[in-house]
Amino acid sequence: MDHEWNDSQPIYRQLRDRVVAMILDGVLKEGDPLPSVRTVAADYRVNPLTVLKGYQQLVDEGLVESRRGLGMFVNAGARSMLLQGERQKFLGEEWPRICATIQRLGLKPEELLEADAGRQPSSDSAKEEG
Amino acid sequence: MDHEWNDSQPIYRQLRDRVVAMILDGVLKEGDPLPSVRTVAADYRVNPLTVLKGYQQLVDEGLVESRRGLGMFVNAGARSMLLQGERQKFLGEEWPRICATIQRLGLKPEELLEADAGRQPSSDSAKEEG
DNA sequence: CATACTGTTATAGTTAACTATAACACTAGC
DNA sequence: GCTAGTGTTATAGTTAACTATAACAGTATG
Repeated sequence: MDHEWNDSQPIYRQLRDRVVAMILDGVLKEGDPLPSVRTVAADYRVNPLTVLKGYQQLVDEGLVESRRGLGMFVNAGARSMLLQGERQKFLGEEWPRICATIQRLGLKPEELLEADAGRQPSSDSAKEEG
Repeated sequence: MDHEWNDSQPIYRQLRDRVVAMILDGVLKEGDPLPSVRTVAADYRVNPLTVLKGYQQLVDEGLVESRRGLGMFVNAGARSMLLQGERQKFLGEEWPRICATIQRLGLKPEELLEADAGRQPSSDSAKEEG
């Protein structure tokens, strides 16, 4: 696994975001178990409590259910909840700031497209949401 | 002044970013004095040490010069330094993550443009905001 | 000198994030 | 019951961010 932490955000939130990304990408489907707290802690060389804190956030958001002795599982409807909530958050809070930055830096569409090129080879429609 | 802090980033870094934005926007020109540490601390209801920390970051970056007893001043060449450095940082670190998020959320160009509309009357008609 | 601005340092306390270590609680399989 | 997986809680310590309060240091004005 690739684990580099962004110092502009606490680890437990980055962990939360990674799981969210996995759910949105379909890597984790509804009903699937999340990688266990201890496993993640070991793989990422992070304290189990830090992982738990990230996971608890997901529980609080109603995206994940915890079953003692079994594991943490993606709830039904988690993906559509995320598509709705994260979209709103992104468009309402992040995107405006991003646009302001782009304009401030005088970045042109070509530069942005070029920087993005190579990140994703194809533009297939793997996920069609309703 | 409008001062609301983003909890996803320490205040001193947000202060640093605001000054950077002011320099890029031309609100602060080279040679201009920054609003004084104490003034900002009072206006934003923040500890003077927090403001100083943000300002010191700018000094460390060579964007600003501190003159004891006089104030902090925007260095010559600060703006072009910023245009170069911030562009690189944005395109290299932030933009890829942003593109990944946009794709994950399945956001379409129209939605992004619409969300951005009204933020800045770039070159079009005048806005009728009171 | 005194006054009134500037930046800067010192001291000390709170909170959040992260860590190490250990134990407790539950489930499944043998 | 034992073992080996799960999640969870307890205890305690470090560091970074922020705070309050005060003092020190320099510049300009009168």
